[in-house]
Amino acid sequence: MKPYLVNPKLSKTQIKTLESALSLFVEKGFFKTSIPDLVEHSGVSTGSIYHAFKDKQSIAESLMETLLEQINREQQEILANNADSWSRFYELSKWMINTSDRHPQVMRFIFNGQHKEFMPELPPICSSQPFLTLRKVIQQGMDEKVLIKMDLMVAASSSFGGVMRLIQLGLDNMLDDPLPSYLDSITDTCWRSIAQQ
Amino acid sequence: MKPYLVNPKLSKTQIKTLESALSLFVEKGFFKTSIPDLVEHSGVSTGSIYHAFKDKQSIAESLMETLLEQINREQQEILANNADSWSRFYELSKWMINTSDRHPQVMRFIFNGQHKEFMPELPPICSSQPFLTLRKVIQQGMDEKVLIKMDLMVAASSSFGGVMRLIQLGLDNMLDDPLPSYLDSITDTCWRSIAQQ
DNA sequence: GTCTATAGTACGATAGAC
DNA sequence: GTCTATCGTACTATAGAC
Repeated sequence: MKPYLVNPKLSKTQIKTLESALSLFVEKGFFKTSIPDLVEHSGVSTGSIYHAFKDKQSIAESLMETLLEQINREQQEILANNADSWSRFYELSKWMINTSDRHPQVMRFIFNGQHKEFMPELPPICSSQPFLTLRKVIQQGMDEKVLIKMDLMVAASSSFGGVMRLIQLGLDNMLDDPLPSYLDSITDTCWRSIAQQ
Repeated sequence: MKPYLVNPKLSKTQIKTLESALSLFVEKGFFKTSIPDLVEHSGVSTGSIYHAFKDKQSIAESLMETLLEQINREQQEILANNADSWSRFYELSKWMINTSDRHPQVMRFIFNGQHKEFMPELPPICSSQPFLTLRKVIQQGMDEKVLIKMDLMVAASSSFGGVMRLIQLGLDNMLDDPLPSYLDSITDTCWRSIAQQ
């Protein structure tokens, strides 16, 4: 698995720690990953980890923040290259599906419902910028009369929610074929639920 | 919140422990809930808890097993009273939505993606009987030509997946109105994605 | 900024009386 | 079957040399 984290604001130590944290938090979970585990996996010593981060929880918070920023950048690039709401829906779904295929830990960490458990004061993931962006694309479709006018949360659940559900099944190894092979059928199907015919 | 757990096979001590476990595991998470926390919340002593359960993990496993059995019973009753796939889809969705409204801890525990973290050897929730039942209803609709023939996982993600996504948004307090008020619009919308027109 | 060594704590689980 | 008291462990976080 190629590294996914890139952020010039972060030191070498921080990046190494965050990369190990991503692997271990997804593999074993936050609470079952000890600082000694992180030390062994990253090659960074306890002292350096605590020099770079206030405590264990703030490692998770930094990781989340870094991932959300990076995801947001990639989403904005997709929006810049696609104007209508269907293309945006399709390309954003494609990005999520391909990222789940190539960097499953990233999507597993983001989709893991239990962030509140170890980052109590962080707002829920569904109110973060990347999820707002998904809903804005649906709102755009409704404004342009391409989509049936309905409650935004209902429309977003039925469209992107369906795509995300399939991704979660893929991450749980419940699918026979690789996730990207489902791209066209899942986007067609989910879009049909909200499209003006 | 009324008690939800009923199981004649379980002792009074076991029920009290499991009820406290449900509250605390959902509120604070499995790992942040200590045995002393359970003792205080349930009024059952450490010794009695360890007499009734092998260890902390097996409390969570018993809880999951009990909930899944109970959910399965309620689903089977719905199937017995509804024969066609649309009614079954609608009534099963209604049950999930109403249960999320009346017993949010139950659905939060079931939908919490991170069971693997504290119950490593349990199969993923999406392969449990209640989730199989949902997929069987979709398969039935495709067999009866009421639904468009497509990959079962795609169809299930787009239909029940959309409903479950809205439920999760409700559990995260992202909805303006009470979850049950969305029942008709979310079931209509999600069903449209897979229905023969 | 990096390291090793360790302090301090809180927990899971058990022992053993009733 | 229930309880209190406690053992042993493993962890987070810090101290302090380089």
